[in-house]
Amino acid sequence: MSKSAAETRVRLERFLPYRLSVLTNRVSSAIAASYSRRFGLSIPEWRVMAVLADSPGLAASEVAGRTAMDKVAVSRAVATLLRAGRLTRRMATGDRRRSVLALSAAGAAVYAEVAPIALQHERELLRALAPADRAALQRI
Amino acid sequence: MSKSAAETRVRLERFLPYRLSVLTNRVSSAIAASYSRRFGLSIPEWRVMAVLADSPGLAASEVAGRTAMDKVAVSRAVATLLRAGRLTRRMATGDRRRSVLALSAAGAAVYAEVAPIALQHERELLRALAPADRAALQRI
DNA sequence: GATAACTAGTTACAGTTGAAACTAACATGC
DNA sequence: GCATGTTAGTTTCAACTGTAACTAGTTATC
Repeated sequence: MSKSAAETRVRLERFLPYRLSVLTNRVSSAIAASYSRRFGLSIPEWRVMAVLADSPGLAASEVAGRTAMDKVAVSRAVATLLRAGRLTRRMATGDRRRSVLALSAAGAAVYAEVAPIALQHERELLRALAPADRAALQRI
Repeated sequence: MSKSAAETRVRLERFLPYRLSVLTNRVSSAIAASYSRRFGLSIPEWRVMAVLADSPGLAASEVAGRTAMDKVAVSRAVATLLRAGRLTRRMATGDRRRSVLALSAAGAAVYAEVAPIALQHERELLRALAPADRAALQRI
């Protein structure tokens, strides 16, 4: 079956999972560098801030559910943000395990600065992605 | 400017870099689990094997160039593959720094098994991705 | 109302990763 | 032919990440 042998060669440069991974890595590290440089913010921290800006009062487990992060990552991001004064936490009345998280005034101020930059990144990505993506997803 | 304030809220679930990252993580870890379970192969190792199947005789730095991996990652993947007997390495005549890498017979046999599975993953991804991606990349 | 089972969140540990330092080999200029 | 700089590849170290173990609080069962 020489035909099937020829078909089973993987050209890495055209291999979709590979391309997806390279693209995401480039995008993520570019964005991470920008957040980190200007605000000392990691991507997990940024994600936590974004959901709390949208939905203040969530518990850590709910933040995890909405960010595709595990609870350990959320716990660490929350700890860092609390240390930086960007979050407030109180314990839920009626369930003292549950935390009630929200942006502090300082956190809201940072968010107000970061959000437009994030959206700008997204617009740039949409512009840059269109041709690359068309190539990557030819058959879709 | 209430308009601009409204515009600068980031809905994380719709934020493209976020969605891209979640998608890639899911795809990569599913594939990594499959390679690792069946062949004890990490993704960096698989990438090195794929380029060497395609282009035997590359140096490590050339592998790095073609795989979007840094030279440290290539060095480690090559070391592991050599230990497993899946690669051969000799030093280039005329430049004894440069290595000349190729799959061994055993490595080629593993590659012949992995490649169809990889392509199968890609087909599944193309099927699964189409609707998700249409949503993610609405405006493209 | 005591015990068992479960949930929220944190901590500890081990594996992975990348930047920077390092070693060895080659190239250049004199 | 030897000092200077450059390149290939490896090793080291510190930061990051995920799994598993743990603590504290709650719910269910009897």
